[in-house]
Formats: sequence, C-alpha cells, structure tokens
Amino acid sequence: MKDHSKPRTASIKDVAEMAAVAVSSVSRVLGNHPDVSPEMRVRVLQAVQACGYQPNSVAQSLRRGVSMSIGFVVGDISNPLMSAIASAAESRLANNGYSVLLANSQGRPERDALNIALLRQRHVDGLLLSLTDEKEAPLLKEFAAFAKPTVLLDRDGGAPGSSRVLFDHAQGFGQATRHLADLGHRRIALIAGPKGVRHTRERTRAVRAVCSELGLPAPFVKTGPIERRHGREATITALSEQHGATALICASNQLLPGVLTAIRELDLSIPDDLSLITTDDVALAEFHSPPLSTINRDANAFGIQTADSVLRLIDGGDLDTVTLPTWFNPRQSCAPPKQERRRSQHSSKRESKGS
DNA sequence: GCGTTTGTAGTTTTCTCGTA
DNA sequence: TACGAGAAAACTACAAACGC
Repeated sequence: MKDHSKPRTASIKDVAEMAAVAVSSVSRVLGNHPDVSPEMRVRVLQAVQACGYQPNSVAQSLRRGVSMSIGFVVGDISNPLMSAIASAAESRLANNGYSVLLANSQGRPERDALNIALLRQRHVDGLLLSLTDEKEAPLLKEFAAFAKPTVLLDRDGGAPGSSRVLFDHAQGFGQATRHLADLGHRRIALIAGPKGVRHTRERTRAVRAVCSELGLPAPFVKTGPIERRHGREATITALSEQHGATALICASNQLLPGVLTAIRELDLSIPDDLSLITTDDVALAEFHSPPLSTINRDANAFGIQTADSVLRLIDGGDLDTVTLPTWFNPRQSCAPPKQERRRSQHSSKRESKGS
C-alpha cells in the first residue's frame, strides 16, 4: 500500500538533537543571542543545514503574537491601476519582511465586510482597505472589530481610527475641466463611478466648481457602477439632444471601453465631434487613435505610501493622512467644439479679408 | 442524543534557574 | 560566561468526558 502521509518537516527539536544541544541553545543561535560560543554557533548552523530546517512561521506568529502579514482588501483587482498599487505595496512590505494576503471584493460592497472578517481570522498585523463602498453597515461592524493598524486607500470616513492615503482628484479634474473650457466647450459631461466613494464625490465637486467659476452651465454628471454598460449608457445620455455634451470626462479606465463603444455606435469622431478625456494613462488611452488626454496619478508612489503608512502604524506611529497629486496630460483627443471652430474659421477669414 | 466543558497536541520563543 | 533543562505562553482543532 502506498504511504500517502506527508514527509515531516524538520523542527527545532530535530536540529537540537542533531547538534546534540538543547532546544534553547538552537533558539539562541538563530536569534543571534550574545551568550553563544563560536563552536556552538557552528554546530547549530551545520545541523540546520543538514536537516533543511526552516522556521515554522505559523508557530512563530503564535508565540510572538504577530503574523508578519498584511491584509489587502481590493475593491476590484481587475482594475489595472489597483493591481499596480497592490504590486508596489506588496514589494515594499516584502522588503520589510511582511507578506500580503490579498482579498478581492470584485466590486461588490457586501464582500468588503466578508473579506475584513476573513483577514481578521487570519490574524493579519495590519489592513490596507480599498473599499467598494464606504458606508455599508456590515462593513462598519467588521471594521470596529478589527483593532489593528489600518490604512484607507483613497476613501473617506467609514473607518474611524485609520490612516489615509488619498489622491487629490480636484487637481487633475479641475485642470482637465479648465482645459476644455479654454477650448470653448460649454457643455461638459462627467461619466463617474459609484456614488458612495470619495473619488466620485471629489471629482464631481471639482468639475462643478470649475464650471461654476467660469460661468459655464452645470455639467451633466452620471454616476453608476464601474461597468462597461454604465460607461456606454451614460455616454449615450450625455450626448443626447437633451444634454448635448461636446466634451466628456471619463472618470474610470474601466468605464472607458463602454464610453468608446457608445461613441462608435453613434458614429462620432474624436476630436471632430467630441472631445474626450479619460482617467489613468492606461494602454487603451495611449494607443487609441488619436491618443486620449488623461488625468494621471502615480500608482507606484501610492502603493509605496500605503505600505509605509501601515508600517508606521505597526511601529506605534500616529495616524496620518497623506495626499498625492493628480495631473492633466493633454493629447490630441481634445479640440474646440464644432461651432467654436466654425466661428474661429469665419473670424480668421474676415481678418484676412480686412487686411 | 445533545450541548458544553476540559484536555491535549502541535511548534517556537522566551524566560528563569541551575551548573560547570 | 556559556550552556542545559524545563516551564509558560500563544491559538486552534479535535477528542474525550460530563451533565442534562
């Protein structure tokens, strides 16, 4: 009969037996305790090598009360920006001896609370939260039960007693709106993500504020789930006769395919019929013809900052809030609206006639 | 039979005390 | 000073014992 039992891995006891020393001596050698002779050190290290001994991290965390792991609740890992942030944070934490347990909420708010509960059971030493929704009741309950260092990623409230790393969305979205206004656009539409999260509120506020400041009509704002369908339907509505937008700002790289689908269905061309700005310098924006103007942010720096924030809290540091910039990157997808172009063509003709 | 309580195993680290 | 021996602690799953 086959023996299906797994081979037993070497424990600290095996090392002690092989080196003919006490378990406590092995512990002292491995822990670099000063009261260890050079001979003892050599004997123990040779036994460690011979046994192939690897410290049992589960047992270590049991004894020390720390798991050397950080939980990362991600709203939707399929978002390229989020995977870049998670990757940068993971590298930073790994360099500091921590492993990352990633829990993906798949864009479903009810899964945020479940994931926090799951990571709490795993006794993670800290939590990075990129929540799908900030004010879900089960989420608040789970969060209250998790009394360990927590960093919120670009989210407001919802989780008191946590550090926050934010993006200054007003900066980039304000610059983008001004750029469209400078080109002559008066009817600007914002295709936004879900209502219940900070970035939607901040972006909407910024676009509205700039329009109001420049005396433009209030922008058309459509919020909804981060889904292709929402991008498509919101674009069709924004471009309808009723709203007649001449410029669109797409507030998520994941809404962009839906926005472009609607533009193609309506047989419109960028930038002749419509100016388009999107969020994050994703491949689709860069390689679109013409290349799309973008509102950018540094995902790598953001990931590193979130990791640093949670490490600081674990070390006993105070809660803090760090805000990173966003900026507008103009490309060929923005041009003056059609009427504006005709007007400027007429005026240049008049000027040439007059001269 | 069911639910509750208690004991044990598993591994490592850290500490105290004793010995040479 | 260097080391050994042993206890305690951490947490959970599982088994056994117990009472109703």
